[in-house]
Amino acid sequence: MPRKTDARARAIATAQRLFRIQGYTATGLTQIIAESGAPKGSFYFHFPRGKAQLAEEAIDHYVAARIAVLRSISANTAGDALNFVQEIFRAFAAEMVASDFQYGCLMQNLANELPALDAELTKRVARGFVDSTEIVAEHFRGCGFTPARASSTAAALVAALEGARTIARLERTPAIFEALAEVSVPRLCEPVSFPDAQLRI
Amino acid sequence: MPRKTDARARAIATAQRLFRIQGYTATGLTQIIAESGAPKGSFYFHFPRGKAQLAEEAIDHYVAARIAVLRSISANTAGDALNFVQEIFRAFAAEMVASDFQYGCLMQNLANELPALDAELTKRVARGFVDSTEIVAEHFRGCGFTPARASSTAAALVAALEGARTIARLERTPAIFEALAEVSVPRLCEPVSFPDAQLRI
DNA sequence: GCCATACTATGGCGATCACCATAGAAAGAG
DNA sequence: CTCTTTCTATGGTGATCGCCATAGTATGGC
Repeated sequence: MPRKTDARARAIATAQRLFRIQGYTATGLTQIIAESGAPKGSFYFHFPRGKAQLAEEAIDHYVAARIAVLRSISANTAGDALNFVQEIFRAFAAEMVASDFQYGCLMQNLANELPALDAELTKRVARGFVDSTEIVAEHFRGCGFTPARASSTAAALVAALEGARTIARLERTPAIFEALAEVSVPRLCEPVSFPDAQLRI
Repeated sequence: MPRKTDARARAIATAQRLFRIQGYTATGLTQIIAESGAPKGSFYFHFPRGKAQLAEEAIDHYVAARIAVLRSISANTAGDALNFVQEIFRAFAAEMVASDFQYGCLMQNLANELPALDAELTKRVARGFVDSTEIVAEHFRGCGFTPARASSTAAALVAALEGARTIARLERTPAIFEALAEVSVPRLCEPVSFPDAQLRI
């Protein structure tokens, strides 16, 4: 028998949004149910394992969307590491501006809250990072990087992106993304021509 | 009349520790009071404004300690941007290993939880980032960087550090710090000699 | 001794937490 | 029609949340 309502999907979407804005612990099921417009009584029908199951599915959705974005940027900048990195910075910055810096990264929020709370969910978040980092590494390999160098560059980029989201959210400006691009991009991909080389030690 | 007990200081220290491990919302006053060994009834004597005041003082302590560490590393690597950055990575990684990756960064945890909860505390965390970034920028200026370049490099470094802590905590290994150093350090400070230049596009 | 201050103890406030038991409505399948 | 499955509604569980009122003890200055 097919589904009759979209209450389930709306609950997941609302959970994802609230977890990004407020965090996991600060978001009550009551609020999720109320804001999703879903009927109150049927929550444990759709999610028998409760809040943890809801978080699981929110993570899966978020990771899938993130990977899709990275794949899309990778496809549009094939073989071009510089452009790839720049486009990623631009996309992440644009998303934060669009939400007026209200949204954090779901994976980062959960990564900070879950280790002391739920080992299973924590592992799921960790897998999400590994998977999305792999997309980035794959692109770098396609640019001629050695596998080892592609992996470490990808890991560094992902870490910098997460940190940048924290800072940008606090300062309510995408300046940190520009600073990151400024600092990392020319050095990442161009072996010569340092305009300010005379300033170095 | 002078203080007679250290209940106040112990409450702040315990709050800082628990906020780093579990986050702000997930940490109840009950737990802080219990684990600090402080008497339960006198909490609102020491902190009339409640949990928010406790968080304020935890932030201040944390920021002060962080700035002290950065200043110390800066003094030990004066004029040397490469060594400065390497030592920072090393110090942050070592701290995480020492705590068996249980502790997150207090400022990052609060930065993700507080914007939707307490604007005043959020501003305080933001100020903490600005202040500690300024220490890093100052060091880079002392290495001959232009002020603009010193600032953006410092901002990028701080962002990368925060992101690295998230990743390292999830993966329970300091590998991400090594990846970051590998990727950023040689390019940050050396205008010539790229051992793998032939791999670039 | 006296009293103000520093601090502790107890208990409970209303609200919210995640969770669930029970019952029933709605609708396609046979 | 009946039966099964999908979904909703209501109401409440015990626990914990941050907060606070009240009362009491301890210890310094004078």
